[in-house]
Amino acid sequence: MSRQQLQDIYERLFMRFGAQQWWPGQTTFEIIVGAILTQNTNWGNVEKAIANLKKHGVLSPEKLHQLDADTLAELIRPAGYYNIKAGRLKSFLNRLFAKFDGDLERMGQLSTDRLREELLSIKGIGPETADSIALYAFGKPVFVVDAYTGRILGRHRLLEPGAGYEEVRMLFESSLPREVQLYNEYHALLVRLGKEYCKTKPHCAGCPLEELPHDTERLF
DNA sequence: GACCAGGCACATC
DNA sequence: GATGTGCATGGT
Repeated sequence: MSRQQLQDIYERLFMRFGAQQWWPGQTTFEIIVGAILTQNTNWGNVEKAIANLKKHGVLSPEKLHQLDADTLAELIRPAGYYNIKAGRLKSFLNRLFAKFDGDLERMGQLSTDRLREELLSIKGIGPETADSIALYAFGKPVFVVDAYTGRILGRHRLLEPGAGYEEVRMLFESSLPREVQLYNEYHALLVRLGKEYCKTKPHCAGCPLEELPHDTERLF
């Protein structure tokens, strides 16, 4: 059913919003840090935390690995859940140094599947964070699913309520060409749409998907 | 002051 | 396997 609809949605989003220039972050490491810090958190707060790390000159794997967890927590405080997230950054760095000699390039040489497995086995890195890192930091062709994706597709009845993460990811990956740039743009566009039109209260007026079949009550 | 934000781990049934 | 809870800041 959905191949054509998923492509149609992409066309509409791109026509309306254009290229999103994701991920908002310059280096591989900055993208990884951002992916962890943005868990259930507004991006604006993450930017403040990253600015703190830059200001203190510790936004590198080596420096963050050396920094003690309490100091790190204090620096990332604006991102919320700061104790939890300091631990998650640390667990990523511990793995990076234990298994890849602290070298992100080496980690990035893993195959797509191996990299996902590696990331998912780190405590504090779940499906969305792993896939964001795989796609945006390492350029692997993995479709990133998030809360907006579920809401938007649920509303357009492309998903059953209760569909799981892997199910949604497979829907996209089996319906679209396996292209990093397309996955990059599509996820970013869904986030853009979600922020502007698809929060918990339906407000569909002006939404580029407005005239597609959808349900203003059902969110997902 | 309530509600929300680009999740995840863990406890309990 | 489904459901509930803690984690926390800053913007609307």
